[in-house]
Amino acid sequence: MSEYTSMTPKRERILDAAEELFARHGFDGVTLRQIAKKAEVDVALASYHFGKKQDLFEAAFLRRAQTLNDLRLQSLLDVQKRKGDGVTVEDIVAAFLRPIQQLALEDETSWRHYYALVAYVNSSAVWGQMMMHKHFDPLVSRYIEAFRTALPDTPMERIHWGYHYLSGALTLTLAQTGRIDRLSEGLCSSSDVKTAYDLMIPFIAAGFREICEPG
Amino acid sequence: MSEYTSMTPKRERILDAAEELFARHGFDGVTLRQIAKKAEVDVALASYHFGKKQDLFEAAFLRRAQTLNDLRLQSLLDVQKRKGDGVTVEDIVAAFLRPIQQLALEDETSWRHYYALVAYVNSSAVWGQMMMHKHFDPLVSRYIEAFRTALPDTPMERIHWGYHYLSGALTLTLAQTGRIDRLSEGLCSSSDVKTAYDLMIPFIAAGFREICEPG
DNA sequence: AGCAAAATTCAACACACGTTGAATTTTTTC
DNA sequence: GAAAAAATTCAACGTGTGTTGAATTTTGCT
Repeated sequence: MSEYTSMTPKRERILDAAEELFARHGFDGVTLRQIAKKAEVDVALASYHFGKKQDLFEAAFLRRAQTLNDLRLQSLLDVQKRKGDGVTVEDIVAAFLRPIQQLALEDETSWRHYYALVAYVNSSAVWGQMMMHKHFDPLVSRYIEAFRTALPDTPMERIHWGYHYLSGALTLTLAQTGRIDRLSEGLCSSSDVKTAYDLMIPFIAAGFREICEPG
Repeated sequence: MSEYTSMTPKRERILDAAEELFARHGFDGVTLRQIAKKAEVDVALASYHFGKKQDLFEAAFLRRAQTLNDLRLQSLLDVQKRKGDGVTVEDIVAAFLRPIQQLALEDETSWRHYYALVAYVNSSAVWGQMMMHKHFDPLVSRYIEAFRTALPDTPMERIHWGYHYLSGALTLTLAQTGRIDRLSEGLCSSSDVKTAYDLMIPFIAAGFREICEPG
């Protein structure tokens, strides 16, 4: 029994396989032949559709980026329209994280593989950062703006560091490494998306308030 | 002008080069020949001293792990002796993070390379997690215990998730990817170790209190 | 000084890599 | 249904990989 139905076009199967394998083993840890094998496709087909290996990686990274960014922008705009000047820090953090949580809850596998890929890119120093900056930071800047509005008397530096801690907590959550499973001896699980984000929102919001609000 | 003095033994130079290159490009992104070149050493010497490539990676990872764990254990014992039953969440977070900060402040490069290596391992799902569990989780378990003592009425699950967010924020900080530099347009810097940890401690402590304390 | 052991280099192996151009099959177009 | 175009496979290339065994140099010991 194959992992892929014969109905999905091979081009898409290559992207699926690339997404999953790149996410798990990184750019250099995956060979085009492994991807082709998982996609049940000849190895030359990846080059035919995507060109160089790096282009295939970027294609896999970009495929879902726009969808995710659109959802998160809409989420921010929604809460701003709904609450006007009364938007709280917790509202913003929730707007940032809820769409991610929701996609993972709706779709068991595809988005989770993609999340691990984003986590890999965000943790990698060299050209991964260029991709994050180019494709995610425009959205993030709007969230930074929102934080500034909600925390008017805070130096921008602190807001940026607050986002950095948020980004770190999120990245490790996206990676789903299974470490919390082992450390807690089964009490918690990386795949428990519900709890992971439900607790993360108040946790991060409180952190923001602590370092940003006077007193 | 070479990067290494002729006084340091070649075995150590290989570890230094491996530490830096593995940290920056991951296990598969680095070749033994690159390491040998950086260490100004023949490529066969790495195999002679360390065996397989994976053994070299583990040797680089283990070299500083014990030192770091010892410091952080002592740090915890110190504050527990000093404050007895009055140890706060913030005390524990500070005990966990201050030694890391201090090493980075004292030593500009070596420890920072190692930190990036730890960040890589902690973010990688496959065999990286086994190394974290084996070599760091024994220490982490003592910190989890300390948190439980300071937050007696909290379900253990929440303490584990709190540590997960702490670990994420720390990991991204250790990675020093430079993303905060670009996002803040130079206002903040990944290499600003002072600020990174000074703000992280109150941020994380407030998060813990938020999700762990009743009310 | 001389000898054994450790450290280091040299040379090479078998293999897997990404990529390409030609050949073949499938799909679309008219 | 023939012709054109796109998709896919086949076969192979040059290159770089980790690793090894033999040769050589350096170190340590008495």
